[in-house]
Amino acid sequence: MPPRTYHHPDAEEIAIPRVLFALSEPLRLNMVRKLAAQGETDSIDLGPDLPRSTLTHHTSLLRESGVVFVRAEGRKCMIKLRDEDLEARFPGLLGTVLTGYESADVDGEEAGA
Amino acid sequence: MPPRTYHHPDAEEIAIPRVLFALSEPLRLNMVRKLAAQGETDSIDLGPDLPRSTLTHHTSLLRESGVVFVRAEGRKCMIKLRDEDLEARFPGLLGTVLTGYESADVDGEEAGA
DNA sequence: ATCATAGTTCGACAATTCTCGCACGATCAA
DNA sequence: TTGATCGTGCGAGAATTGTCGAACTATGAT
Repeated sequence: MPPRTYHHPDAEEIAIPRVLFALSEPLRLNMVRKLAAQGETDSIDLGPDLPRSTLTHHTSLLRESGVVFVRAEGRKCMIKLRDEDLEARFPGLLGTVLTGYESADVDGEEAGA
Repeated sequence: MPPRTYHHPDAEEIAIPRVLFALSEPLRLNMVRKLAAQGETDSIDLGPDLPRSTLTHHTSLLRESGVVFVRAEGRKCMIKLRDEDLEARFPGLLGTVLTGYESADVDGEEAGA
């Protein structure tokens, strides 16, 4: 049985509306924030308190929108940001969003990430 | 009878998730694109083919998320981007999104804006 | 082989969001 | 005043999205 594989859009296929939508969800934005701070991360660390199926849902959405790259590692699931692809396609976007997010009213949340 | 008035969030109240959500809709992103190119614009120019109630819906959403400023002028409705507020709060965001949008597969659409 | 763990898929339900017709009030022109 | 135009609010229905339990597969350890 082949290990789990995941489909990822090519860099050129990444579309701004989908990326913005993916980042517009607080839960997912928090996941992206962690990924930016920690680099490649075990999926479960992105939402330890979430039901697994919910976590898969959001991870898949981030993957299909081109925001993250997902890779199976044993039983686990490693996630990393597609920094370079996003930077090539939408220069500055990710940094701007994360910077703006930091300066806002975040950090008080534990319920999602 | 007082002329129509509109509520706008203060600059500090503008939240990134809401802004990203507002911009994640192709219709609205197109409206914002026009506003960036033309400056203050008659609302009807933002969606000449849309039913009025649909146009009001999207305009209100952009306004409530802090992306645009709306002002009544006679019977009409003038819309402009809140460039400065957005720049102050999320430096570079708007420019990055619009630049990335331009470089993508847009322009072929007439059905929304 | 057995068991526990991790992730996926499916299905159902709740919550949002989108679209748009319609009635209404406001504005301007004649 | 009459009539045309514009925006708004309401309401309903469609479509999308979010949440999560349950069953299933794969992996790793005992």
